[in-house]
Amino acid sequence: MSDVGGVAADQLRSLVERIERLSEEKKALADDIAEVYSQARSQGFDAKILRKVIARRKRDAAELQEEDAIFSLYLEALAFDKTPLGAAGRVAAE
Amino acid sequence: MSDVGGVAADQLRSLVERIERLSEEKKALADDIAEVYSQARSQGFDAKILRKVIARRKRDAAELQEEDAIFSLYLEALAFDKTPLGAAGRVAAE
Amino acid sequence: MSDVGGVAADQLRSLVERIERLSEEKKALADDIAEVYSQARSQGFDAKILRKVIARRKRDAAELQEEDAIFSLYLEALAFDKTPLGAAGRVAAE
Amino acid sequence: MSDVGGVAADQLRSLVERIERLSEEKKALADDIAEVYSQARSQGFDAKILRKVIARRKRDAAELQEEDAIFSLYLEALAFDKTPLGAAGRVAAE
DNA sequence: TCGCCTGATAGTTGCC
DNA sequence: GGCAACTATCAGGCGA
Repeated sequence: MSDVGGVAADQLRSLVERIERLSEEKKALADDIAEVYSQARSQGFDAKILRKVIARRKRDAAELQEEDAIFSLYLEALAFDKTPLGAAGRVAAE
Repeated sequence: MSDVGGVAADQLRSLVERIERLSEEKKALADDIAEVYSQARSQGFDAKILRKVIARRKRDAAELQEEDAIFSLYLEALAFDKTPLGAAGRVAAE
Repeated sequence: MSDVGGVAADQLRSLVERIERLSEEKKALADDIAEVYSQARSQGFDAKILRKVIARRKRDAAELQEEDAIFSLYLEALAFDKTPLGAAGRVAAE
Repeated sequence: MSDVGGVAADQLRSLVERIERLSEEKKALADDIAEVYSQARSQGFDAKILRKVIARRKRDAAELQEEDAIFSLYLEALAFDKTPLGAAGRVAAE
């Protein structure tokens, strides 16, 4: 019997080792990324801005359309800009 | 009519303002806490350890007995060292 | 002598209690905020979007101008769309 | 000339793409890890405890002795248990 | 109802 | 030593 204190030790060990292995690889990639940022900096780029660009591209890639529709609606309701008619038009389209 | 694009603007504005007000107070408290940590540091205390002490007290207040039991069990199953009983003792004592 | 094991116990206790007290108040405020979101939901608002609106207002309030200048520059360099001037305008407006 | 608005577009694009590529791989690994936790759960393991075990193994690998020493000291100073003399004895041993 | 997923928070680390 | 970014953990909402 492989149980130790009621725990299937072999299964547990396997799970732990897989997680630790994957975590190491993940850590290695994080280091690689840091290295690229380091290179960027040495080429004169601003790493902080670079991060923003990448974050922006990621957000842009994602689909925010439906959310944005409601979002805009709320913003407009708050008189976030001075053109509420734009909002009315979009609402009418619903 | 207070609706703007189908949204009850007044209600919305009220909600947003209440949340923002509460958030500011919350932020002020967070700053106060940071200030206390700062004082602690100037009195020679190690803020990192202090955080651990407080987190521990919080956890102790809650129930973590059962968790620890399973925890010890898992650690033993992994035969983390060659004196499993000693390990269990140390874990329980932590 | 108030030292216990070389630690000024009274000072430490005072610090810990102040932090715990402030943390409780902070927690109470967090609960208040959650309550407002709950009310919002019962009034038909989408809490998720509401959070986004508030986050957006917060970001807007902060100063992103200088960063945005470089940001736009980078975006244009990436030819993020085929109307770089339009892109720059949109970014600046964000 | 490859500059766009004073930015070396080719270099920038290369950097961005490398980072995005590495980030995707990193994300994939994070998903793999989540999958292992999922399997663990389906085998009856408590994922939360499992995380603690792994974190513990990681910390054990590192050095945390000194921290623990101060930590215990602080806890004792707070009279966390009802045997302060035991604490004094341990301190005297230092 | 349970597990997933996102957003919030706390802790850690590295830079300045 | 403070600050800011990143990571990890946690909780609450959401959907199957």
